[in-house]
Amino acid sequence: MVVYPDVDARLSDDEVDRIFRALADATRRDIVQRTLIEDASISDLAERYDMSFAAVQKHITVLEGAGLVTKHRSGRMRHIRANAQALRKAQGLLQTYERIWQHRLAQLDALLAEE
Amino acid sequence: MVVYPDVDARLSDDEVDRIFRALADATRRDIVQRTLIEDASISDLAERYDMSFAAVQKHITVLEGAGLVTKHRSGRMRHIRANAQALRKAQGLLQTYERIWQHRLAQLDALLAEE
DNA sequence: CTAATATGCAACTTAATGGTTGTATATCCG
DNA sequence: CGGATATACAACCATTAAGTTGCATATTAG
Repeated sequence: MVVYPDVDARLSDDEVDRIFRALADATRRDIVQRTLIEDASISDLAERYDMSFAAVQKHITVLEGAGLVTKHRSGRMRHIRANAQALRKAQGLLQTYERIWQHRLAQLDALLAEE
Repeated sequence: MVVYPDVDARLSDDEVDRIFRALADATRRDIVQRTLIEDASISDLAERYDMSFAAVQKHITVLEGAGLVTKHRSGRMRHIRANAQALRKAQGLLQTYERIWQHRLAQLDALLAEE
């Protein structure tokens, strides 16, 4: 298993808020998924969704604010690319919760074994 | 590694929206964490946060709507308990993203190896 | 140069969120 | 029974979110 050090180190509440908030929208999740596979321009993305160009731009701004994507200039275009690191931060938090849960189960088991 | 079958099977956009939305608030994440460790009544939880009882009630309603916690009646009290299954759904999605990312990296490696 | 393309951004509307207070109801204790 | 406790829920308010249109700017193509 590959270990990513410090995946959830010094994560502020605001930062986590922004990451989960950004992921709480199907269009934005789709943008993340597509740009994980391959970079895309804003126009590329805007074509795919049933909303205005400006609306897609706003979604990208939200994702960028959460660190989930980055923009790279290339002439008059901006290439959007997902940032796996930010995704790992969210995953790291959920794994922490999972561990807490497993710990609770282990304690319950221990309690039952005592009796 | 323990495998949870169907962790992200038939997850509707709305369901995922609600899970991530619910996690996008520090108070709600704290409620999840506390009730993963141990059940708590609404009053127990309300004591801990600097907001009204009703506000905490609302946060719990949001978590319940996302399936992240369940309520269990006990006399005049309601015990709140986190539901690890819903957390795993979110984790499953993020793992899917991670796999997409790894696949992209593998393809880039392959491309470089060819040259 | 000019037209077309790609993006940025402001102003506006509508709906959802997160908080409040107030009131009602149910349960427990003495 | 009657008071205290635990919860539910409605109404309201302020802020943010998500969409729109319209206009400005930068770059590329011919």
